[in-house]
Amino acid sequence: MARPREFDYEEVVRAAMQAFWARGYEATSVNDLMDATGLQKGSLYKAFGDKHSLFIKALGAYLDELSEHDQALAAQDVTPKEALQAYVHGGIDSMTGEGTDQCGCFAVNTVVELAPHDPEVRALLMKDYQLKLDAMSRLIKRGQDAGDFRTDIPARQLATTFVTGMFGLIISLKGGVPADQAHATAENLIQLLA
Amino acid sequence: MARPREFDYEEVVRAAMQAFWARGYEATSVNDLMDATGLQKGSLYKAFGDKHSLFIKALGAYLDELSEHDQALAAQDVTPKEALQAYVHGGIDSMTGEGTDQCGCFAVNTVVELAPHDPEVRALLMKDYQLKLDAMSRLIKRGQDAGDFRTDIPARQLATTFVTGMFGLIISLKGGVPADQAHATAENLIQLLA
DNA sequence: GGCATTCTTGACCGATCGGTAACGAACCCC
DNA sequence: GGGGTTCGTTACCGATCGGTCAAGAATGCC
Repeated sequence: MARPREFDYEEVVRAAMQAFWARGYEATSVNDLMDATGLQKGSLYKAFGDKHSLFIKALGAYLDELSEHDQALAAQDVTPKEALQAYVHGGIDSMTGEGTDQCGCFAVNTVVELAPHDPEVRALLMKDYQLKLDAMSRLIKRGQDAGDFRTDIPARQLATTFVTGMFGLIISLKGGVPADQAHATAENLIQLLA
Repeated sequence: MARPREFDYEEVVRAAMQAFWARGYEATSVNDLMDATGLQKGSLYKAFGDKHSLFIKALGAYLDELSEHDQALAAQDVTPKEALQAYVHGGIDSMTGEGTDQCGCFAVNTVVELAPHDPEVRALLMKDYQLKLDAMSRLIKRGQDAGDFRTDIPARQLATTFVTGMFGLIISLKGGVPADQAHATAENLIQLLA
């Protein structure tokens, strides 16, 4: 009963996500978002309200993908240790491939830029963090049961430490540490779980 | 033979550092810097050239302090393991104390916000990273010699992994992880070196 | 006490910021 | 096919951005 929108909502959210991911919240202007999405200013504001709301949508979409990826950790047909290796090395590869341009992890970037001063963002990130920890704990517990990982430290604590290490890897890559060193550190992190 | 400046240069750099530290580069306006330093706009630009140069000065001052702190690691009259514990737990305390307001680590913040697109900043950070790795490697090597740390992994690799873990801790704290959990993870990280 | 020099102050600059509103276009329903 | 409603376009808004500049104030030298 009214004019239909001419763009794909999810597609625009993904385009905005890429823009925020590459440059951060403050450094991404509404003009940048217009370029990235192909939408005019009015359409953006009509569809999303304001810049911050669009950012929340973009971050949410990213975290959903991330969470989906984390949940898939348990469903793999390999040993927990192999799953962990594939997970972390794959993550490093995805951050150092051609054209990724040191974007790092959108969630980690946002933790640094916005989490301290933005409760809504912090809540989203914290929830994802807990989910990630849950998934990782389950995986490591399985690894312990299989005899691949040490059992003198509780699975959840091992998971926390391991996830913390991954955060550090992400920061290191962003700072310019070469991919091969990151892979070595990742392997070392896994080794410390054994 | 000319009018002397009325402010303490280093003091102003430190004030600017606090401002950039708390809010980041983009989000700190020149007006914020005027408030933080007490200087008028003209004086700031006369003394430092532009915002970016002032940032570089502020970051340099921070990294110098950081590096000094790292070098002091070796000079302590305690075992390497104890030194490491004091270092990391003290670091966590300094980030979670009253009034620190989730500022985190200025260097890590800057890695995320500027390193990918600012070669000058990246070079400063990378140099500090190497120095930190050197200091940590020496300490861990001593710990290996003393029998406190495992020797199946080279000291420098242990140091890299440990420093990576500390980066992750910094991110976690910034994201809102409670201090006691950070302390537990820190202790766990040290335990993994043994 | 001039004079040269540097510092401080505050007004000012164009550009860009995020955000709004008016208007024509496109659609469905009746 | 007219009417109601939403969408897309674009001109425009005040505020703020980083940065400049001219004029006055404070100094050491002569």
